[in-house]
Amino acid sequence: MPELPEVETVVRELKPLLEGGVFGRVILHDVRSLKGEPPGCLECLEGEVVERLFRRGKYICFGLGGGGHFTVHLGMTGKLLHRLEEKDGKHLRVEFLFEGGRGLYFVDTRIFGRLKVWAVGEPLLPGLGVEPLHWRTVFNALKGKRSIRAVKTVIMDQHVLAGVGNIYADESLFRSRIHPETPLDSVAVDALKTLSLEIPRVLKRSIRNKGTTVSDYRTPDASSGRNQFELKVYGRSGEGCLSCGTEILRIVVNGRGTHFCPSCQPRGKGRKK
DNA sequence: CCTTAGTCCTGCATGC
DNA sequence: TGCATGCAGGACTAAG
Repeated sequence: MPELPEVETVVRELKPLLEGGVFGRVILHDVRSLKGEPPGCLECLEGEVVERLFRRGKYICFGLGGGGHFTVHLGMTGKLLHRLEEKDGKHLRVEFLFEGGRGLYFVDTRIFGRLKVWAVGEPLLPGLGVEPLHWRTVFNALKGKRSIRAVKTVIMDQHVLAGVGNIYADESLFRSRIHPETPLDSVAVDALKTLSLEIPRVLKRSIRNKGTTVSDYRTPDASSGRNQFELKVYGRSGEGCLSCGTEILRIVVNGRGTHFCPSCQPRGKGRKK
């Protein structure tokens, strides 16, 4: 599922192809990708210059010449491709033709993705949390909070940290040796510091690897990422911990499948005394 | 402030 | 083989 590193990879690859380009015809094949936005809202993209392509959290953001914005959230299975293969046709939801003949295709099997056009002057993505790529920023976002919520729930909360999803939450908690259900305000400062260091490390490693492909995620040229080979706990329940051999467990936290090593991440470890 | 459950969706795995 | 069932989950919403 596309989280920060996957979205960053998509943006980096599309940037040289799209920046400076001009939207031509936009063909909406399935209104459900708009998630309730007006069915004609993509028409206003036609003729707009893509001044800047950037990422914010898990959102792909188009800064438009007219001053507005266009955002794409990939949801679970969304892909932005510049080459369309035959098998993608079935789940092609939106087609963007660019002046000069280039095409951009939004393919999304489960239709959890969402596209949105933002008016000039409208605050973009209000309430979204901080970018978690520097340890100080992460630490500052977490340290002041007096919350009894599970630490995993907090780091996945997009209003706190923008871009951390299920895979990287589990991976960074494992590397920090913190049990995912530890209440945030019970995590000792040292452990919180470790976590604040591990989150950016895990994300940056995955960016270098062009993201984690476990099922649907693909880069814009339809190739897979390589970060799945770096995963220590995600998707490994029932297998041995790569650090100590103990069986990796799967529990549900905040409604998400959560993978952890009960020996390396025992309840109470790194807790405040 | 917090939690849980439901919603959206389809592909895949399981069971008979 | 085929049909029914259940599960996965990011973001959002409603209810408690």
